Order: sequence, then structure tokens, then C-alpha cells
Amino acid sequence: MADHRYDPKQIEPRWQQVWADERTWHVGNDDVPGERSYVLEMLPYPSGEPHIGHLKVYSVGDAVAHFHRRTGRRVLHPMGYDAFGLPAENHAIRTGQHPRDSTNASIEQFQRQFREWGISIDWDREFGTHEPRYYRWTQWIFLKLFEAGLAYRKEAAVKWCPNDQTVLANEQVVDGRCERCGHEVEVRQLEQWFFRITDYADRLLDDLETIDWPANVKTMQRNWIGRSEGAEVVFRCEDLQIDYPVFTTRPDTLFGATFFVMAPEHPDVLRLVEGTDRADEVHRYVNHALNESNQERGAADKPKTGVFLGRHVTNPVNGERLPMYVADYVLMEYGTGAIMAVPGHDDRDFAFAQAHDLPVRRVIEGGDGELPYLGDGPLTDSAPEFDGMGNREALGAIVDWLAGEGKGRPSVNYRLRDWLLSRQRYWGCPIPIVKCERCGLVPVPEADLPVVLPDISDYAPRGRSPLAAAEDWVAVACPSCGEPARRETDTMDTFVDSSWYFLRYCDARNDEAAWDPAVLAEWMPVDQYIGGVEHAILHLLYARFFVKALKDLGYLGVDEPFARLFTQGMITKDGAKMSKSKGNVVSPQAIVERYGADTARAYILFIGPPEHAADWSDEGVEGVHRFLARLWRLAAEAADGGQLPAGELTAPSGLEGADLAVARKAAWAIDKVTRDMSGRFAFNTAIAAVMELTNEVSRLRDDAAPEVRRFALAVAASLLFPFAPHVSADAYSRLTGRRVWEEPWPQADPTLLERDVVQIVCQVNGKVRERVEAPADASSDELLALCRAAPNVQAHLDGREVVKEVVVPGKLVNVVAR
RNA sequence: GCCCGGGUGGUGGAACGGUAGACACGGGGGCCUCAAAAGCCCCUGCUCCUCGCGAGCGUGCGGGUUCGAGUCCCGCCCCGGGUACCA
Repeated sequence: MADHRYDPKQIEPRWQQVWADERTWHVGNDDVPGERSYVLEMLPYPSGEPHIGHLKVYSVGDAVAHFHRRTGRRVLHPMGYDAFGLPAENHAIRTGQHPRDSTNASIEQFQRQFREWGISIDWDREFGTHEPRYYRWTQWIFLKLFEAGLAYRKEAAVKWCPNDQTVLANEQVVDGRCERCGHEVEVRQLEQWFFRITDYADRLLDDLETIDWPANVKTMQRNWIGRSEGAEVVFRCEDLQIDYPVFTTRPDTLFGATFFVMAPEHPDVLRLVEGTDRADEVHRYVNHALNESNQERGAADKPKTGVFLGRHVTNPVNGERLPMYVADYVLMEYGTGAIMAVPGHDDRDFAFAQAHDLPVRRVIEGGDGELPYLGDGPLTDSAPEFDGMGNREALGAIVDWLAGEGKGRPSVNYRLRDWLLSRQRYWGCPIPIVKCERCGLVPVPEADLPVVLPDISDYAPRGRSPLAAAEDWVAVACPSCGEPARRETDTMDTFVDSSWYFLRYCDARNDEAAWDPAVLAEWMPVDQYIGGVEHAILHLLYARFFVKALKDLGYLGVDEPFARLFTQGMITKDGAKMSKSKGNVVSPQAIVERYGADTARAYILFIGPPEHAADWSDEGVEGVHRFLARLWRLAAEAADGGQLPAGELTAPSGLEGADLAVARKAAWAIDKVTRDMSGRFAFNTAIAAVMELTNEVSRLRDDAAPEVRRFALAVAASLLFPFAPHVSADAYSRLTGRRVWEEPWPQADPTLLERDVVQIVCQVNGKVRERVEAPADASSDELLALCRAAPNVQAHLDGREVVKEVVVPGKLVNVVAR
């Protein structure tokens, strides 16, 4: 007999070769009828080599893709690279190596490893976002958004990272620090490019209802958009004849306002005190507040500081004069940069009032008498027509009254800001705009796209894009008037590149257009999107915005890019995030080298539910490897004696004893794995079921029927294929002479799923006292009789009165006794 | 503070309101072998005893609903993540 040693180094390259030679995973855009499925994992940023997180996300995605294919769908499962970005550029600054070269080298690493992992990718659709044939269309989309007024330039207070020497979008500032490098960000007043994502705030919010995403991701997006309903109320400063609107969610508390506060950045603060004796003090305060870091200023528990402006505004509901303050707890970015302060019913206003000896007034009854009171209740001490009215009802009534007087109106405010997309860096997609002194901002004509990123020698950022130094490139004739003009030298945020790549995959080789809308209609939306929860706000919000905007412009027909989202948990080592500095990095390449790709993939899916974080265990890998080796060896040995007959994979007939039990186990495994893969991604229990089946086969005695052994092993291999494709393909091929990926998903024979004898649990007062065998179709009375006859049940019923009997057919009998 | 997750053996984890701990790791014992590796077999939640087809306890804590609760409800504690002066 041949030497049957499981050797992934032999098996894996052989099948990879077949898949590459035959372009097995390619799917055309041909108008073939039948169900389609678009399975997509978030595209990788190619830096160095793939890490363990990549192994996980593509193992999960590949399992889904294979399952969809085997259950009769045409599956689009492409791959690409998010290839622009700062790490490559910073590397270039240190070494002088062109970012394109280091990026392409990384991409080759990724390609090689994806092939070695056996991921079923349609390589014919591959691209990197840094390739002109791709970013040509990124620029085209930018122009379409520009034409529609959705991309615009404005001067604003923006977040600046002094380390990366570029501006950042709000989403890229985490705890006052740069999301990428961790450096504390500053605020600068600069003119920048923005996308008008705030126009879509309501739709981005409302359409969350229509997509099947994890609740926590939806919640994070809702919070980020931060819609609040309330009213805009106008407070007039009579001294200077200026109206100051404020946004409030609590117009019901208007009668409790006792002072008025402006943000230090508010443009009118200095004007209000000009030439007064308060000017010096206010100047000092504002300067101090502006120089304070975001971190310090952002702390909610910080004492409430502020300065009186020496001016007053009039409360529109009762004509009271309220003192005006400047205080850093009011933010310029939100609302109008000014607030009415109601210390009786707001924590922060209360804290400020305490610190500055301002009156606190109760206008809503309730609570235990303590102020501030944040709950609901009837109005008091407000106005005769509102007193006694529930505050929720009063809220509307007061807004109506204000609207009638022209002093306010219902209003909605969002936390979401427009997306700042320009970056003062080199390695990104050039913004296709020419700045002409005469014509202003002129779009580059579509026929001239792409605006190709020029090669430069000095990548160092100096507060402006390194592109600004490429004089030959910058100097250009204005497309509109022909006079000398200059190119926009900022590049786009790399999140722009990844906001539409899933559209390009559908029609990746189209040189005439970004895509053919008819082709897009065949594939979009993505049926199953898979990635890390760290993109819950950034990428996933931006991509949704792009799809909605492009739909409005008539280029596609869907409202949402990703119908179903799955977020996988992190892989840790020794309970901690893997990092070079901790020295706890597990390299996928080392694992694949040692155990093979199948072991690495199957282990990462077996370790636990894929949505949970999981800790890597070297011993656990060994266990999965042993399992694959055992399955393969059993299959190879069983195939020595012959193959299964051609045709459908069905159990031999006329089985009995252990042979029948194995056939039943196979049917059970088919059913179990199918269920685990259908509704949820319970890969861990699916693999456990195949393990159980394999264990049962390995316990068969030598005189077992060879066909049932082959059948059960072929079922095991077939079910395992989505998780460990090479070893499964190899085992299946030996057992059947056929290619498992061309086989339909196995069907469980219903007659084998049924049992004629079942085990019945006998309980007395809810405690298990005995287990008995009973015919599966036994009646309740029969089951009851069987259980009451059981010795241990009788022992526990001895001398007691039976008060109730519960029978769950096929399962259990519970006798309740006193 | 608020919003999500999550607390089950030595470990990762299983369990439509119905046998808690599938599967795997680790551990113990055995077979094979000159020996080892590999492989195979058995045992493995805790406690007690009369050692059995035994009894009791056991899913973070305290209550509740139910014939029956890891699972549902109420009140807490702890851990992880997100978010935070957003008016």
C-alpha cells in the first residue's frame, strides 16, 4: 500500500495550478440567467506582507463565496488594492524609493500569498487604486460631483496634523489625534476641498433601516451623523442691533434661560467688547482658549470657565435681558456657535452657573427637588398659557408661538460635517482641477483624464503638497480660456479611492467608462460585504454617500452599496493586539509554510465565532492540522480499494449497524453544515460537525462496507471544501475522480435524518433521573408509561403524589411530584 | 456618563425555553516501538459516599416567571469596544 502521509506542500500547489490555469474563479458579465451573488471583502492596503487579520477576512469571505457557488449561484469574488496612502510616501521620504515601486512590490507579495492561500479570486478583475486606468475614473467621479455642486472649496477651520503635514477629515481625528500617526492635531483656517456629504445626512440615516448590517455599526453611524431635532430661536442684542440665533433641542425650557454663551471662536465675540472695559479680559480669555489643545479643552469634567462680555440679549419669549458670556464649553462647530443657557435643566449650564454665581430657575416640575432636572414634567413659572402643560407638548407649542412671532422656527441639526477630501501630500489621486486667475476653478476636460501623478524626487511635505514643486506639471494652460494657469496640487484622501472600487470590479476592464450601468445592475448591490469594524464610520459611511450621490446623478440604480455586512473580530495573541513592539506577531506566511494554507484557514475559522475577537493558539493549530491529516489519510486509504461510482453522492442502500450509523452521521453533518452556513456564519460549529463525521468514520472497523466509508469521507471532503479547499479537493478527487468545486452542495437524504428509535430523557421535578430508548413515533402516553416504569424514576416517585406530567414528544418526559 | 457587545470546565468554545459543557486544546493512563516521533484507544466540570445505570452542587451576583432557565423578565457587579461639553 502506498505511503499515505498528508503533505500540503505537494497537494496545495497542485490544485492552485489547476485553478490558475483554468481561471476557475473567473465569472463573466455575460447575461446568463440564474441567481447571482457578489461576495466582497474589504480591499487590503498593500504594505509589506499580509497579516493575520487579512488571513481571517479572506478565509471568511472565501468560505461564503464557495458556499454560494456550490449552492448554485454565479459568484463575483474579486480582489484589488487600496494602493495610495501615507505609509508608502513616508517610506519614500526616508529611502527615496518611489512609492509606486514599494507599493507594487507589496502588491506582488499580497498576490502571491492570496494564491498560496487558495482564495478563489476572479483575477481578471484585479486592479490597484494607484493605477492611472483606475484613478482616471476616480477623477471622473470627482468632476461629476464638482459639476453637481457636491464637491466644493471653502475656507474653514480644519484639523491639521503637524506630523503628517496635511489636513484631515473629521472622521480621521480620534480623541484629538491623527487617526494614522497618533500625533495631536491642530486647528488651522485653510481653504480646502469638501464633499457635501451633509446634504445626504437624512438619507444616510434613514436608509440604515433598509440594510442588513450589525446593529452596533448602524448605531455608530447614527451617532456619527448625530441628527437632533429642535428649534432655532433668535435672541436679539439690542445694544448693537444684532440677532443671534441659537439651536436648542429644548425650546420647552426657554423660560428658564438665565444667560447666554458664545464660543471663543465666534466671530462676533471681539466685536461685542471692542472699545469697552471688558475688551482686555475677553481678549486674554479667547487667546487662551484658542491656544489650548483639543484634548485639554475637550474634557467634559473640566471646570467651566468663561468671561462676561458686558452685553445682553433679549429672551424672545419673555423679554428678559440675559447677560452674554464667552466660554469654551460652547463649540463653534455645532449649531450656531452660541447657546441659550438653562442651568435649571442642563448639566453644563448648571455647572457654569454655579461657577459664576448666575441664577438657576426651575421651569419644569419633577425629580426629587434637586436641580438640574433633566426629565419630563409639567411646565411651571413660564407663561400662563404654557404652565401646567407637559413639557413635550409645550415644546411644540412654544416653537409654534415663536414661529408666529418671527422669532424662531423648527430646526434640525447634525453632528456630521462635510467630508474634507484634499490632502497636502504626494501619493494620492490628483484632483483634476485647474486654477485660473481669470476663470477660477476649471475642471480638467474628461478627454484629458487621467491627470497623471508626475514623478518627483523630493517627497518631503512642507505644509503644501510636494506636487507644488513640480513646476512642469503645475504650469498648464487653462482649459477654458487658454491663458497660463496652475493645477490643483492637493491630492485626494485615499478614502475617496475606496468609496467606489466595488463598482469598478463589476466592469473592471471597461476603458470607455467607469462602468456600464447595465453591468452594474447585474451585480450591485454587494450581497455580502465583509471587513473590520474599525471601518464602521469612515469607509462605510463614505461609500454609502458615493453610491447615493452617483445614483442621483443617474449613473447607477441602487441606494446602498452593501446589502449585508459582516464585521469580523480581531485575532489577538496572548490576549493582546499583535504588534511588532510587543513581539507577539503571528505571521500567516510562517503558519502556511509550516502547516499549509488549509490548516491556517480552517484553524482561523474553527477558533470561534468569526464575529468575535479570538486569541491565537499554536496548540490549536496543531489540532486542526491533525484533523486535516486524518481526513486526508482516511480518504487516501479508502480510495486505494476503488472509487465511488459516477453520479450523485448518495449513501449505499441496505446498510445496517455501524455502517448505517455512519451514513446517518453523514446526513446529519450535511444538514448541520448547511444550516450553519446559511443563516449565520457558524463556521466553527460547521467544522466541528465535519470533525465528528470524520471521527466516526475512523472508528469503523476493518470489515465495514468500503462504499460507506468512501461515501462518508467524500461527504466530509465536500462539506469542508469552503474552509480547506486544497485538501478537500484532493481527497474528493481520490474518492470520486471528480472535482469537488464542480459538484453541487451535498443533499442530506431525509430518510437518513429520521430516527426510528430516540432517547427520551426522564425527569422528576425537572431533574434528569433516567434515559430510555423509545420508538420515534411513540405516543405521549406510551412515553409516559415507559418513563414511569424506569427504576430510578420509580425510586424518586416513591411515596409521592404525582401532580403533573409534561411530555415533549421525541425528547423528554417530566413528572412533577409532591 | 451614555450606547453596544460579553461573563459557561484548566483553555478556545457548544447548547429552537427541554440531557449544560458538542468539537478542539491542555492534562492523565494505555497500545504500538529496541527506543522515540507519528498514529491509535480510554479517562478528564467540582464535591461526597455505600464507587453506582448513585447523590448533591454547578453557566458573574441577587430576585422573578415556568413543570423546566446558560437561554426570558427585573435589579446589580465585572470585562471589552464605541462615543462623549453636540446645546
